[in-house]
Amino acid sequence: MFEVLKTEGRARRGVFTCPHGTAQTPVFMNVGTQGAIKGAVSAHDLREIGCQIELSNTYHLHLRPGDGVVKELGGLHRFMDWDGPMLTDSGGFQVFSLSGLRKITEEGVTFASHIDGRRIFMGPEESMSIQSNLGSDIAMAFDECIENPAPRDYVQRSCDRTARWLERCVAEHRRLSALPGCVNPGQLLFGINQGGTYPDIRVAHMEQIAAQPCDGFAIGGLAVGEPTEVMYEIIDAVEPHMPADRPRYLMGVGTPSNIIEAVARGVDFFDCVMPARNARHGKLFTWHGTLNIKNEKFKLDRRPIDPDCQCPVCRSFSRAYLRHLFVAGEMLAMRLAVLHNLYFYNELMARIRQALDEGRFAAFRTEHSGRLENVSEL
RNA sequence: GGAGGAGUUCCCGAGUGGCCAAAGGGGGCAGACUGUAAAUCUGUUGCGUUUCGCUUCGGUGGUUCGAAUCCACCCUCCUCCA
Repeated sequence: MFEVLKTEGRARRGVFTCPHGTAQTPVFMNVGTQGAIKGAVSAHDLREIGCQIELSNTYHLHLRPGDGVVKELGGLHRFMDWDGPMLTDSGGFQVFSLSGLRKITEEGVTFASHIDGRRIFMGPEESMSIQSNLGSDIAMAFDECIENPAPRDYVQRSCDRTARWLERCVAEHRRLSALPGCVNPGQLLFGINQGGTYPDIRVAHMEQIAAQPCDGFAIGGLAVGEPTEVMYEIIDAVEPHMPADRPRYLMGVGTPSNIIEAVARGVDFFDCVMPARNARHGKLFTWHGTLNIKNEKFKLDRRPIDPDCQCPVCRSFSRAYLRHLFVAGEMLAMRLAVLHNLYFYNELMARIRQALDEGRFAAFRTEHSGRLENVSEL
């Protein structure tokens, strides 16, 4: 299921196996919240750009089209025609991002639907049931993603509740997976660590959830307002308490440098909306730094986005053309930009893995960390 | 030829004596974005030696302490009548 092939310092090179195949780690999961990567990118496109794991969202698919509909149509894999590994987020992030529209109790969370205001209740059992219906390979435990900063006593109480929720998730996940007609009986379950920016709460919570029979563990609640250095300190504090034989997933992170730094601290899985969202907004990643393709300086630039990129976009189109598409508001602008940025992220992970394979990750880190976000001079 | 109406900053368009370098859109320029309520949001958009000065509301001249706003003439455009 998960095998660490090699380590360099605390960084790990591994292989992850689930019902729909394997993934080489460290891995970046490509975010398709509603069963599609925003920007007119399909699951077929994901194969072209090196995606190993697709990620979708429980809350959003529960609202539309409804997890019952997805189950009836054969599960999310068949629905969106993605036959590779897939992770579903539990809805815990929406407890954070829809904070103005929800109420939390011991039982779970009541949301006002962001679509029509209708009340939606989601607790550990509901989240597990939805993810079971979607049939993803990895279900995430239902947690509360706490904002940073947050008062210590609130964080403590929230973490205690998230730990209790995990026990309920484990039990319900086990029960659902054994039912006849289960879409994906081999579905795995990952637990989620919380604790805000309090290292002692983080560690205690991690030890608590590590006792549960989860297939992997995630660090949640980071990159939600705290300084980057604090995020690294929390990872440093928590990582030694994460089971070494199971994958570690840093949720929602991050910039290329965030990822390199987290790999150096022992993290295996990542996901982030940044490459896709930035792409839709015209900010593109390259091996020489970022560029805003909408800038006037690219008006007559015949070069590809990144001369060192082999992606389908860079093989065919000029910066001048991309800029034109953005300025003209063509849908193709977003599609091409998203394809490029996701290719870049997947390629970033491939180069990290290669560096680990060849025992030169430290050099790779020195060369790239803290630089890939700078504005490109090219 | 006659009767009305209109000309405002890159564009559209508000403004009818001082609080106007001039609302609001659009366009332009730039920035933000970290388990996606985001094809979104923010800033900026006359010039300068920038708590102040200069130029600017079709043109010219005038009234006034003060004019995009009032007056005269001229130019251009639109509608209707001949």
